[in-house]
Amino acid sequence: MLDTSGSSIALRRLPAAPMSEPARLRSLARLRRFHREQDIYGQEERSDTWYRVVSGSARKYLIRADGRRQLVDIYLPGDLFGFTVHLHHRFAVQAVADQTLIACYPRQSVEALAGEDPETADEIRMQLFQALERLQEQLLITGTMTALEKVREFLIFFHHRLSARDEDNMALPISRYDIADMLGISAETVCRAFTELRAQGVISLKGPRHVRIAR
Amino acid sequence: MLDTSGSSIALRRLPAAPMSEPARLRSLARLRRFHREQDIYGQEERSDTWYRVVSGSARKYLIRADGRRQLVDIYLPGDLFGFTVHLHHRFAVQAVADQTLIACYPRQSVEALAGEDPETADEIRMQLFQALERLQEQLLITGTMTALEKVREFLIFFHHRLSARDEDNMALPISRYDIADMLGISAETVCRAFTELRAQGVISLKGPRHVRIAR
DNA sequence: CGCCCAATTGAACTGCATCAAGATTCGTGG
DNA sequence: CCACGAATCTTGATGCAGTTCAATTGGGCG
Repeated sequence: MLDTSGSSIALRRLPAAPMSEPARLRSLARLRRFHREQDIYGQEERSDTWYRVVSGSARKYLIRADGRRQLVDIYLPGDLFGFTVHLHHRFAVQAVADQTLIACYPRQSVEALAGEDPETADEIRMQLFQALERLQEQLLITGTMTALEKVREFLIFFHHRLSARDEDNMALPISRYDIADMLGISAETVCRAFTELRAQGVISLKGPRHVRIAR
Repeated sequence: MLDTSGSSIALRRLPAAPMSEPARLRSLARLRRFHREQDIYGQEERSDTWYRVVSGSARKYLIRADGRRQLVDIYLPGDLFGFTVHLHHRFAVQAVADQTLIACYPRQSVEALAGEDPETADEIRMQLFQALERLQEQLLITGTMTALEKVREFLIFFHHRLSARDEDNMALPISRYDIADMLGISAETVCRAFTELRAQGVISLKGPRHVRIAR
């Protein structure tokens, strides 16, 4: 059972649609607006809230003792986040840009609702499954051997997430540094990979944040 | 909010105990025995079953077009697995050694049960949270810059998973190759890292699969 | 006891991190 | 609207860490 898409990852369509939020779940939400780099929750903060990106994007990260930053996930509109088995968080999540809109749900209430409303329970389970698959995909990308491959696969994957059925254009909400901290390579290497991919005709750039992926 | 444990990851105790399986959930299980390297489910196989490791361990992996194998998770006793949002799996899971015991649950029945039995719903949500945290931890480890760090943190993490309260000894169920395919580095580099860590006094070895971690 | 796979070590080459210096882009205010 | 400044992005040069190929050792199991 081999993967058949060259050395690249075979991505698969996500199920049907982004699935509209159950009304009873939505009624628990409190909307909050965040500015660029503002923490939605911090490392070690108490975990009594769940969140959903309404618009904008957010990065899940951790700062190590040596000062290095590592990203483990990026949340896009529709994504539910803030789960833990522990009382406190291990990572922080912060808004990437200004005007980021986040829906906040009291954890207790949502879990209670999930217990009696199958629609809500389904939605949460689905979101958990998607988070699992996203992390596995990320692990696959990061586990690749060369930097060029990491960047190429990251771009394909991220493009896939951003545009469910779209053109090959992508407006990257994140920086080269974000990508670097996500893939465990240096920002310079990310740059060189972009340059090389452009030279190979795999991508083309109209400005650093506007990537077109060649079919 | 800095991480305070040197350059290493601060691990946190998992909640209480491995949590005993709800009786109603257990009644849905069918036990199956697998031998070394036998697939529990394959890449692209239909996903209509959930599984739990009863004894032994299992690797979740994918073979790429170039023949390289990548691991994204290792399941230990108590771990529930086999979730997907899709109809078909993307990875395969296989038993690591002979005599691996796996409990198999019809997905439909479990999801139905979760809808009416809060205990089961809790157990599943908890397992999903744990899987998420495991993958994030793995991403953190793999995202590290040097091979020595990757191996050291992997060993600490894996030891933590294997012995909830145990001594510093660990019987590694997996090979150097497994670790390599998990971390995205070559098996030779894993070996050299073991040698170096032993030289540094971070670990000691009584046979290749018996690691003692120095406090 | 011997075979085979796992683990280890060595040597040469290469890709990436790092340090350093420019070049763009974008936001901000004049 | 344009000019400025500060990030962000890009490119260059150098040294080292990790891959690869190759050979040897060691352990576990029949």
